[in-house]
Amino acid sequence: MSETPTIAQLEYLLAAIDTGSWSSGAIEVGVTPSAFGQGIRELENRLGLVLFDKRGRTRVPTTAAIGLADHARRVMGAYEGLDRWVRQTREGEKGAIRAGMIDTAAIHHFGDALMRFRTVHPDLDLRLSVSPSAQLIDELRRDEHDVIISIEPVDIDDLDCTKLVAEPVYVYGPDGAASAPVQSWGPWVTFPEDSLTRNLAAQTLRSQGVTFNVVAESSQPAVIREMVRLGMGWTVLPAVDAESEPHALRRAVDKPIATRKISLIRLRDRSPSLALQRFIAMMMSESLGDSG
Amino acid sequence: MSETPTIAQLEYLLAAIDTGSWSSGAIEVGVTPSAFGQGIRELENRLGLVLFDKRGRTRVPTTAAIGLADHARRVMGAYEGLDRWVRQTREGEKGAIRAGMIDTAAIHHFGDALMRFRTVHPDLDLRLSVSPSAQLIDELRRDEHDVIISIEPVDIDDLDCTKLVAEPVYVYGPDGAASAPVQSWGPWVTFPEDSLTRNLAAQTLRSQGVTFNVVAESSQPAVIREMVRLGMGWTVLPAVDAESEPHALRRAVDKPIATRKISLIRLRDRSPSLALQRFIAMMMSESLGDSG
DNA sequence: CTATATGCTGAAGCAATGCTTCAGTATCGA
DNA sequence: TCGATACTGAAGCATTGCTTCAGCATATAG
Repeated sequence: MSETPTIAQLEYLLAAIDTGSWSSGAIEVGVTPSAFGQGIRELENRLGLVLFDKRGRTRVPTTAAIGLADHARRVMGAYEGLDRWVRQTREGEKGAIRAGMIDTAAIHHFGDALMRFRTVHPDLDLRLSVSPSAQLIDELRRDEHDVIISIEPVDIDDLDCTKLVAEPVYVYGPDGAASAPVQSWGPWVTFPEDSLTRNLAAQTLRSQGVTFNVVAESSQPAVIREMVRLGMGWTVLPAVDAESEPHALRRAVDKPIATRKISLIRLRDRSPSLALQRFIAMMMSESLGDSG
Repeated sequence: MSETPTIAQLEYLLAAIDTGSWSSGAIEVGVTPSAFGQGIRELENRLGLVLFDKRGRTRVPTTAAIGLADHARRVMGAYEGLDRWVRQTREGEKGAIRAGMIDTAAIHHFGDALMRFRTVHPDLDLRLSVSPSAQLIDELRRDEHDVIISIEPVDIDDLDCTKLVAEPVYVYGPDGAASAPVQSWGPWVTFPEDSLTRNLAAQTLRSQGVTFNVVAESSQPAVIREMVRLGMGWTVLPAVDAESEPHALRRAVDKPIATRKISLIRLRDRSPSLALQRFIAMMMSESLGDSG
């Protein structure tokens, strides 16, 4: 003998009160009168309340039943709210997506896709946070994002990476020093120390015998570009950051010195919600168009 | 395979999320880990949502689970509200009492008891409506009151009557006509046509050969008393209504010409809530003191 | 006033549910 | 590598809640 009422029992109660009799209530909820009566009786036992009185051959609700019905309706309301949410979530019309992106991705590569996603799925609660790759990856590992689009790190044991864009990076120098010899390149203006792009540049340049001495740092590509333009030093940047007007920089050499992989990264073994699946699909389709 | 989640399943979900793991959740709700896992799994099946992901040997909630938990908490809240209400109702500390009383009862006989009831049971929602007996009885039959205290009607097949007060009624005449002979009594100022007290008076007087011709009506005893005092006619009233100061009337004869029964009346075959039982008990104990 | 329909009751039987136990597997930490 | 921890899954069992069916009391029609 359980102590708490069942959802079904509350439905019986409401059906009985709303339709005015047990038999009609039984029809409403789709069970036999016998089962209905058993259910009501069981509800009375569990609650320790008399809910119906005999009145001739019909049963009329007591005031206790009327009062209880108020609460039962509230329970059913919350219950139906849950059900609605479930249905919407299952169909991907609702649900939160916690996405992280590096600035380049958010602005240059997936800006359009983000706008499109918002218009196509206005009900989806997309929360986007733009940060440098290293920070995003830390946050992803702390489960603060469902997905991030960032530079793909080296150590990806626990991550699920899908390459979206292969972005070439170029060397840029101050205006006058356009086509200086490789050995004269530097000093460097670049991203902070934990930056993946900086590390990629440093590694590549050092392997070519270039000294990678940093004289200025910023996490903002626009700031880096401006410092280079003003003559503070050289840098390694993707074309979208360095060559946008006004004040486009000129490449030291035409060919890229490296390629950084911008990837969609998720924690391994986490099942995406349908909302997230749609988000991912849209970002991936965008990247196809982007690179094509 | 039912489609809707169980209350227990929602409890499992919340326990899992709140405690951070299934095993600790299982301890919280008091079942074996196996049962707990089966419950969560069944919940996932019913909703068609993935609620937990493997993360090593532990299970972490998906964003869907977090969102669902919000709704589950709302359901559980409503559910606990219902539970609280049930407990209070069972213990008679809450619950509505729809009481009807005739004015005499509400003011003279049970005024003190009503005040006492309110102070003793401040949580009980006592709604009192004061009307003439005939109206109260109609309303009681339409189930608009849980209990009424009124003149006991003649036809009480479907009613459950308990006599509280036997109230003698006296004949009162205009000031000068104090001890006139019975045959000279009248004309009469009395209650409206459907009044039980009026009918009781009419019947008794006619049986004594007195013409019961009515020249003025009011449902308010104070109004009747005033009209009699001003010389409009004679009346039959209980002492409390006719002889209260100022402007007390004088009885035509010392002995009452009839006695009206003020009774506690309920619909037959209706079980009183505990709150109502307490109300009835207090009114009955008052009537003992009143008549003693 | 009988005959029939209606509304609820209660026993018997049955299928589904949800629990326990117990024997696993996978993971983590020492 | 070993034991502890966290979950899984099969087997078994008690409970629950349903259906069917027979029955009773009440209302209604003839």
